Amino acid sequence: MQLNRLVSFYKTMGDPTRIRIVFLLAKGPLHGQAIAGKLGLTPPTITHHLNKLRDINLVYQRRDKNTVYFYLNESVLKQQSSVLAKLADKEEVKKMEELNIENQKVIDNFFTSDGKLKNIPAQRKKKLMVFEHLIKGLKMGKKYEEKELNEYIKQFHEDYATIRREFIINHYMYRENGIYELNPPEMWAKIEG
Amino acid sequence: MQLNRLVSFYKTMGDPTRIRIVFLLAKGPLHGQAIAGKLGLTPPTITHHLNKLRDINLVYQRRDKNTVYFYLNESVLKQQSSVLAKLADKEEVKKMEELNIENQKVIDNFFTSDGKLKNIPAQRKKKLMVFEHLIKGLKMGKKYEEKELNEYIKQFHEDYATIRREFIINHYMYRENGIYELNPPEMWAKIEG
DNA sequence: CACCTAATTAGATATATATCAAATTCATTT
DNA sequence: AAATGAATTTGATATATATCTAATTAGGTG
Repeated sequence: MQLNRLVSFYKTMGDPTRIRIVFLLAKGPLHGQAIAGKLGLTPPTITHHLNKLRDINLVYQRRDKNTVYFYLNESVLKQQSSVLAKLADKEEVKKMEELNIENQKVIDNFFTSDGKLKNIPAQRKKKLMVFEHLIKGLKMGKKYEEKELNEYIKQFHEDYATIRREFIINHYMYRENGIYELNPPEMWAKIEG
Repeated sequence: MQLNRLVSFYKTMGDPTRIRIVFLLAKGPLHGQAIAGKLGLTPPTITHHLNKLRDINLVYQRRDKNTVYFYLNESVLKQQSSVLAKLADKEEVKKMEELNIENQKVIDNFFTSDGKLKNIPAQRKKKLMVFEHLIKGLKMGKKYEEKELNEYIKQFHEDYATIRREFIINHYMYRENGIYELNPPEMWAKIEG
């Protein structure tokens, strides 16, 4: 997959404090002060690390009254576990690279050099590749007003309504009371290798 | 597991150049200049990164004439993959921690505060924990003369001969023409959780 | 032995980042 | 509206490290 995503994951995990946070959260959600207490660090330090962990989608948070609970996102762990397992197998590495090249070709074909989408592919597989490319600019866990989402899509293509609808149909996003949010990757319409 | 080992692994993987090297080697061994060429970097830089990758046992090398070929150590990838998978499962996390605590107790019981082994445990499970602790100072892929290995073991205990033999019996190491080398972890006598 | 090629080491530079104290924001409760 | 408690932001400091050039080491070959 995109190396950047991998590198960010490892770079983030490559810190003793963050690993300890991950192990703590692996046993269940905790609030900030609790983490700070257990690790003997100050709240700003914990915030700093939780920001990094959130950047790679490894934690998300929920507010209860006035304290914020942090949760581990298990699906990211599973994904990364599978990448490592594949790396140990030459056949799988080959498949990954082929998929990657194919994907790159499709992106090159359907996007102009300044990043606009020329048109929506008719072939399902290519269409999904294009959508996965489009949603890369959206943040997991963030809530989007319909208007805001439209604006985002318009960067790439006029027909934001169609694309927005496709995002829902293919389970990249879900809508609730007019608010849109990304689904976790394991719910997306799969591109079979 | 020891957090340090994990942190070192992630810290090392958390660099774009090293990830690229890992992907290259995942397709098969390469020599230094080849890697430098493919990545557009200078040989000293490659040496720098290969040192780090070797430190976490992720690559080992073999010399052929006067070029050195670097290989990926797949067993490390598999191990790390499994750690990530377990982290996504609360039950497994609990088991890991319990095993860890138990292990720490045994080590504390059988080693003096300055790191000497008091005696070889009679119970098989404890014995294996002690051996796994002992071999932590040995480098994967390095070839040890019998004399050198004896010296290493003597740091911990007088009776190097017995311990050296136990290393072989329990498949922590193998011997060939009087030269000793570590086996990959998946061959070791297992401590069942 | 002299030469060649590959790899490593040493030293320099530039960049990133973990942590804390102090100040600030934000939501809830009185 | 004021007060409380949790989380975040800001700014400062100290430490680590990726990369390069130049110099060195090590093995192999004529």
